[in-house]
Amino acid sequence: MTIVTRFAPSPTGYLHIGGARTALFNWCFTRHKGGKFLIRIEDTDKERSTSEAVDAIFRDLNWLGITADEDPIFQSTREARHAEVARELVAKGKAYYCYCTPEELEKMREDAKAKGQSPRYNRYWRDRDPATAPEGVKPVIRIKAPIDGESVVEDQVQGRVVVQNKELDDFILLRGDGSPTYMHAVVVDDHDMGITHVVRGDDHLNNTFRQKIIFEAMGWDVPTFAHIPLIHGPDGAKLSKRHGAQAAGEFREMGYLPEAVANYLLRLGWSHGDDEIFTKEQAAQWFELTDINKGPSRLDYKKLEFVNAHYIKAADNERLANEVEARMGTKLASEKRNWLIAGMNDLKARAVSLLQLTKEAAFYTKDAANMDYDDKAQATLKDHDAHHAMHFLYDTLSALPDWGRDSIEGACKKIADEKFEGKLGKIAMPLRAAVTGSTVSPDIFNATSTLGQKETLDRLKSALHWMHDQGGHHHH
RNA sequence: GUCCCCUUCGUCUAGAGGCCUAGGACAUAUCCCUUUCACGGAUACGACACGGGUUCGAAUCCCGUAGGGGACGCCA
Repeated sequence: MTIVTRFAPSPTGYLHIGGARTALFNWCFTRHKGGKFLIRIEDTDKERSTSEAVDAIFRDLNWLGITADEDPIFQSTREARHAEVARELVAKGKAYYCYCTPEELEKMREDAKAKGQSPRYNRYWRDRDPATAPEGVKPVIRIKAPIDGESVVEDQVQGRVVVQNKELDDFILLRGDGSPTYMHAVVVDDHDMGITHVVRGDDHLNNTFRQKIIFEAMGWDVPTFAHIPLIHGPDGAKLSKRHGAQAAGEFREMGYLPEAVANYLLRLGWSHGDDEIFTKEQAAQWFELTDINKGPSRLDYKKLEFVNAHYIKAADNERLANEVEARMGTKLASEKRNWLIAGMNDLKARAVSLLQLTKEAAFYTKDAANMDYDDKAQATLKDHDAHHAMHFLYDTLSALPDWGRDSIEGACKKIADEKFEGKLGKIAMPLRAAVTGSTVSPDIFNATSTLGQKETLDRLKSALHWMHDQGGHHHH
């Protein structure tokens, strides 16, 4: 049997990070089995579905490298088919028209709750003659759910789950306006699309028993189910606004690489021995539904950062430069862009996110004539020794014939040995402050070598001027 | 309220009755490396929710308890 899976988001908002993982699991499972992976947009809620959300969902799925094997199906285009099946069910005596109004149903639920019972429909119209129906009420179609006995689902993740049929009510298939409910549309579409395996969040586990009733009433094959646990926030509660990011797109904006997000997400609730770092293609080779855990897992940004740092180190310098440039929001002059790319090896070894990378790369894009120094850099430049160091540095470096990294370091060490008792920091720190405007940077000899002799000297000169301006205020 | 599901270090997890003195990863701490901050390397800290069974033997099987989550819509 060729397996067919689907990812079925509803376009009422962004792609949730949990949805992204569900998609990833479906994708990996399908790749592993050599089947077909489909996407279905569940846009039957016309009030809340938007085309912007549809675009955002596809953008984020593409970002993660998840693409379907066929064109996406839009559920809203299939309403006629959903209605047809619902009426067929009525004709077969498996479903019936119900003339209760939403108000009556609301009251029914409240009464049941007041009596301490489950808020369910009381099957008023199940065996009543439609001829007695009130005028002017557009009926809904309800399924005839089994009244006693029990139902069983052999879930690939959760195991054997049994529910007493008395817990299930005659839920609605087709609304008064003729549109299908989620419960009905899902079944009809899953059947028509030939879905063999439904892999989805375990918030749907209860629904499975209802959907199974429809499959069986139509005499259709029931797919295999795998209900994966939800992702929770760091505090263990359901992921919500107060936890920060929930949308896959937000993770992109926070500077996480797609391969890092995919790797991290795949590792949440699924494992293959002790493997931690892997591509989704690699995961697909290993992926089995039975290796998915049953319990929910929490989002841990520290681990995500660790994984992200790994992929940043592995990423192509040109690509990272593009990311940095995009985040800076300005088109860089080619000279600066070249510095950025040349300095990227040192920069990327230190960054856990693209945001941090961008921040730390900023000094490459500054202008010598217009430097700014952060508080610590200012303190470093104001130090008494720094003034001497900078003059020695300027003189030595302007006369340095070889502008290679080691040559620059050698020159600095020589000054340190001769003037500062071998304390390289006395030279390196003012140099760093002057060249980068910060006391924190990658290897400063590599950085100055990358910037070139002229730019380095220009920045030193600029710092010297700044120091003179400051000195005037301080000493007198 | 009713039903369903879940429970191994702080977090993600390995674990299929003896391989478990419970392994790995992140985080944390310390040390090494070092011109800064990182990176990298090393070491340390740290868990089978609780209580009963079954068994020669239980993290693993069974039953309770507690805690957590989910579902009960003419939402999806």
